[in-house]
Amino acid sequence: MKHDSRLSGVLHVLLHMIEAGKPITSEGLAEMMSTHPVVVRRIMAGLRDAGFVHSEKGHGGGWTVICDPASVTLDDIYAAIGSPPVFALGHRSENPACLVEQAVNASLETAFRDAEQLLLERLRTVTLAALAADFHQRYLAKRGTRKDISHAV
Amino acid sequence: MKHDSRLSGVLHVLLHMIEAGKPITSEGLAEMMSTHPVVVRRIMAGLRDAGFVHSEKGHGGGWTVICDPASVTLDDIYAAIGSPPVFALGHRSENPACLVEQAVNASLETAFRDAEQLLLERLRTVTLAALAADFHQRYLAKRGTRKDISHAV
DNA sequence: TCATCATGTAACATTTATTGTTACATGAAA
DNA sequence: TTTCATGTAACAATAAATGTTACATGATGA
Repeated sequence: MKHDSRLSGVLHVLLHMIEAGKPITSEGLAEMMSTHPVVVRRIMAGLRDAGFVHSEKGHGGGWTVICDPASVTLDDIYAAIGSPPVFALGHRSENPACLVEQAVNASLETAFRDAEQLLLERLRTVTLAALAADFHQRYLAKRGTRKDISHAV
Repeated sequence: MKHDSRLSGVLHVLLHMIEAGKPITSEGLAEMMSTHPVVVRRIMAGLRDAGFVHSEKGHGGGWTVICDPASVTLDDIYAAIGSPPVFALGHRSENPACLVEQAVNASLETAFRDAEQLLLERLRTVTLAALAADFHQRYLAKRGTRKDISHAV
């Protein structure tokens, strides 16, 4: 399987949208993510359905953030894109009749379930606003070496 | 990407090998894993290099466990198969120049690193012997409904 | 009204990793 | 010396994310 970078990518453009304060087109977001506009629409559709962003057609249209960044966590975004599988490792078969495989699966499932719970807990502790604040800190630390907050590839 | 079931699969056959107490051929192990003998050899090669199993050619040959199940943990087996990627989720680019992406990556990396550490900790607490014991418990609980410990698909 | 911009979505192609298969060499046992 | 079994390279099949094309829909502006 390929690496799933949807969460990383969508968080990236969400912050840019927050900074921009005005609609950005799928094409603009796609450029930031180094991807295709249709891919952007595909992912953003989930955020729109969840009520986090709004899309407008026609001239001056595009995507805008319509949620409060301080009350939306990374876990919310993860859920909005459809809660894709966290792990690349998994079982061969569910509900095996083989008792040996049952023992193996039970043990692995416990470990993976705990790890996933911890991950989601961590995601729940980070809001979009916190990410934005982190960005601003990095920006200030770079003051003088950059002229604006535009996207650098 | 496809699901990686190597860890699950190899643990499964390792327990069968412990129970068997005599060499099992790649073909026999492949049947238990519902896969191809070459796939078995490919995975077992790592365990052989790590010194956990031994392979013998010719008549009566096959694979045998040559380690102490009580002193080998699931984490050891995970390492022996090459420590494949744990997560299906990841970044789009490492070392991005974009400060926004840096902020996003930093936050996600913390969460994923912690989750992975917890997972490996859990794997370190389970030995092959513990898995075998778990299997025996399940076997006793089923006493009367099964005649042997043979592999059931 | 109508040309243009932008999203919405289906359908299909590409990519990347695991998994499956074939082929052939090597070595051990009967 | 035949048969069994591993060792490994090379290639095919598969699955899931990602990339692309095509076309419909709706909004804006002249």
